[in-house]
Amino acid sequence: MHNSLDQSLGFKLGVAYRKVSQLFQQQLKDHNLTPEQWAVLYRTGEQDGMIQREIGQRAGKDKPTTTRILVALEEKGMIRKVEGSTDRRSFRVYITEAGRDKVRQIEPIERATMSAVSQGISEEDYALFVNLLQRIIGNADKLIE
Amino acid sequence: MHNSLDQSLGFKLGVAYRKVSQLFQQQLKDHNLTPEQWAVLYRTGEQDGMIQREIGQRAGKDKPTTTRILVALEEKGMIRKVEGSTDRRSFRVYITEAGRDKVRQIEPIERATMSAVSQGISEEDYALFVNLLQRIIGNADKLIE
DNA sequence: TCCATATAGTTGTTATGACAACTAAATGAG
DNA sequence: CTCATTTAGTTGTCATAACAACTATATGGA
Repeated sequence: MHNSLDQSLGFKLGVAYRKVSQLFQQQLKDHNLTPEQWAVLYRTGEQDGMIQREIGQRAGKDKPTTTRILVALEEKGMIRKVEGSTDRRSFRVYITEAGRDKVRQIEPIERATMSAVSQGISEEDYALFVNLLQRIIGNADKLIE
Repeated sequence: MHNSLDQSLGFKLGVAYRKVSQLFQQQLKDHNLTPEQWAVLYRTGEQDGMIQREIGQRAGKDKPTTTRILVALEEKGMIRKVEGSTDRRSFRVYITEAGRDKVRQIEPIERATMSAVSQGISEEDYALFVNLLQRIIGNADKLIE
């Protein structure tokens, strides 16, 4: 049974995203963190003192979403904001020790989850898959707005 | 700059999904329909008289989401529900003529959008990509819950 | 210097999605 | 038949995301 929606990249991309995200969320159940909070926390820990805009860009989030996820992470004690000295519009964001601990705990869970959902896919195909995702992101980015 | 999140299937899958969905949503701006409503409307039109559960399964939506999207589509006059005769718990769902018109209008927009985001990707790689998405969906499905 | 414009971030609204709890109806084991 | 269980659907809550409108601050050109 072939029809355009069953073959559609857009449709399958959405289903795959939701399934993988849901599985990862279930693995994170006892960690009081969502997959999207994880992505932002991880990015915050990559480099000290980034401003929200930089973190949002790296994590693939827009401004409002970045604001709200950082608020959630701050309430959980995972990150802290420091007023910008040169630019008073922005904050420098730092991961806390609790945040670093959380990253250390979750990294192996994330790897295990992604490994599980890509069972039976060769290294080569996996690499191509990620590469194609990147190309699709690039194409879409040029067309948005 | 290589690190686990930049290479992560889960992370890139999410970014790609959001970009493609956002672009498609912008293309649908004048059609008073969201990408997810489109998916459900399309499925409803595939076969007359399905019950909500069947539509939800085909569209990759859970029960609450299916309920709410069908309510939205009904308010827009795109579908209608008919009380089940044999099973009084469920409804038979039918696409309306307005719904069919909408499907006809949007099909080419969807195809054009997916074609645009897959620019520069060979037929072969595209087919492999969709195949890998399907395998990931299958793997995740077995692990969820 | 002064003002138009751009940038950083926040807030509100709507849609989707995960989860849990719920109602009503159907089903199946004894 | 009767009752426990299952199934179809709804509702409520929270998190994420897109969009628009907003505040505050910075910047660049006349």
